Amino acid sequence: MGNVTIRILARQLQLSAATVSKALADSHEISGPTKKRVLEMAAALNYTPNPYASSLRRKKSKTIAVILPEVADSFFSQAINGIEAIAQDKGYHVLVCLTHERSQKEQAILHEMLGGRADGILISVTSETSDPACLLELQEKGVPVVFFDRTCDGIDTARVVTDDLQSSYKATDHLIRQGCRKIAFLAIAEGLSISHQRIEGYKQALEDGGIKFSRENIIACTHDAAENLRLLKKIMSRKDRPDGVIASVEKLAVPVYQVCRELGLNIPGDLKVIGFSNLVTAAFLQPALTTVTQPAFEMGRSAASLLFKALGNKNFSLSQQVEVIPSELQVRESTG
Amino acid sequence: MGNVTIRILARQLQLSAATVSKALADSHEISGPTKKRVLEMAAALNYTPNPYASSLRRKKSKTIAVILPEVADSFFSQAINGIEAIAQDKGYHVLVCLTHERSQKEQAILHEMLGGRADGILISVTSETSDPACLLELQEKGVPVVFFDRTCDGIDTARVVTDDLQSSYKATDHLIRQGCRKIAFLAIAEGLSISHQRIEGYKQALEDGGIKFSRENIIACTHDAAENLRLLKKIMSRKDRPDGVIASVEKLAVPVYQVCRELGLNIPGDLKVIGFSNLVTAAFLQPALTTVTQPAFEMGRSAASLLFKALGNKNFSLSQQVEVIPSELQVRESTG
DNA sequence: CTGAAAGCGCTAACAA
DNA sequence: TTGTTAGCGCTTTCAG
Repeated sequence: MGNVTIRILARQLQLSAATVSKALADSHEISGPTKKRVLEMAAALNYTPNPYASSLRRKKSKTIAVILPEVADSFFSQAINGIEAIAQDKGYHVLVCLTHERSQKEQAILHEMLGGRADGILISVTSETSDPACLLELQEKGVPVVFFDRTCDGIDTARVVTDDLQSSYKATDHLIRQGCRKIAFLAIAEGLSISHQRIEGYKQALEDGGIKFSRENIIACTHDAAENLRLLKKIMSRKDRPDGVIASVEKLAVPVYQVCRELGLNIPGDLKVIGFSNLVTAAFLQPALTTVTQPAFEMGRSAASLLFKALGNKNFSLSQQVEVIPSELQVRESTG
Repeated sequence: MGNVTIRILARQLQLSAATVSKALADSHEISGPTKKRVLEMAAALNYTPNPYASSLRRKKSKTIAVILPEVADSFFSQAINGIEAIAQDKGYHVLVCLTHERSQKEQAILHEMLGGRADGILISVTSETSDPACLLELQEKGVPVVFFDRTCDGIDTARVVTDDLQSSYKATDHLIRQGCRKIAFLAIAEGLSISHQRIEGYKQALEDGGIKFSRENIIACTHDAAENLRLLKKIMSRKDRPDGVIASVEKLAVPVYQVCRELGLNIPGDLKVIGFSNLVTAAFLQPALTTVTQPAFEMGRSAASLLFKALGNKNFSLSQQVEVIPSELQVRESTG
């Protein structure tokens, strides 16, 4: 690790460590000339502060943790980009922690955070329903927590989400208007708030469209891609297969195309498809995919901004803060 | 930040801080019963160690930094997944730092790393040619550096790359066999090693195919997407426009489709397209995109593994280590 | 405006 | 097997 310390600088300059420290922090207590000398020497010796010494002393890490299920699809990638942009701007670092959709892993990570590794937390929870105990603890310790996209009940803090219910309603409604009568809804873990909201929107649209809701049209997918393919294949092979499908998270959209291709089903002829998705390629798919496009980058930015407001101002309360960033229904050929 | 310290534990247990520390580390110096007592008390008080105190003392951070241009496309996303998987396994944390393709930002980040924020570095350099001075410094300070995908000359350390030259050769050769005579090569900054290699493969294939290389067929793209679109549009509007195109990085592939659609050009009729890409959607594009598929996840894993070998064993030398993970040419309709 | 001293929480010698 | 002591590098009173 680093070796040019503040003490070494001080010795070279015939100053005290305290003075050097203050000069480097551009404190008003230090005279212009001294600051200049210090800065020059620091540059000359290629001094770089030890961030951990500073963190230990000040009890803040200048780091935020982003806790995510995974970073394989466009949604989270774009979100990370948004988050990092803001963090960099604020002089913060971003620790990316992946839970791989395991709440146990999530617990472990959060518990670790109790040690003070990060000053604030951005989290999109696991699809295995998550008990907010650890998050509450963090909150009590003064570590602000902001949810984005996938939230978790039982804790009062800021959330940045899309209009899940409405966009799901719009998607379902669109399919109904296009003539679908039997619409499958591909969901991940139902315990999840976004699932809940999206399913609710789906139900309401069905009701308003005069179609009876049937439990078996909610397809519970997992995070095992191969498993999902099998499941989809089974459903699409049935005689009374759906005539419309909503993939409620990004990674469930492409498998639908895959299965249709394998089974020789035509989209949109045999099956109309809508995906919640940020795929830049959506418009170029065969056929072009109708999507509910989530503003991933914006959500990341927005969540990070809220977090930094809390970090910058102890009086700023994240309580009850809910930012709803609207998704957009982009109609394309797959529902034509 | 955390508050239950080792001292508090010690006091509760009527032990010394040192003993508690050792017990928590499962040291052989400590008796079974004592360990048990300590562990129980730690659990009871919900103790979490302060990582920064530990880092400061031990001079290691248990953190690696992943320095990337951005994390918007599938390649880097998948790579991060691979890296994180390994890191988590080793009990390390992953700091993700984005350079936004700016070498200046990259310099700043690397310079900061000199302070010891991370024990090791995984980097995919900026497309603005990068001077390895900072990396050399880090290396001298004992911070191992591993390149993945985009490397940088002038420093002897491990690299994990794909067979850029060969895969580019194969791609070009494929286009020639499909009848292309005027093949555009969409490149990002030529200074970049991967560009260089890929261009070289392109050149060799042209030569072997009896086609004269022409400088103007190398299209220097930027990281400004809008700019790239304009550029492509201009080129594809010309009377003597190319009959084949190779998008040498992922994000240049979709724009080609976009421009062709706008200009009413048919792929593959008017233009055959190959992209270096990991898009899961490649096979479902209209038309399905012929790709050079890079093993992004594998590359991430592999680079991380090398880094941890170096981290785990001071005698393990990264010098000259080059791991070439082959890409695969997947022929689809866009070159039919 | 500058410096001395204390200490953040943890760990590693070294003693006992 | 356990405890004492010192100190990682930095920042922050408080005194000069």
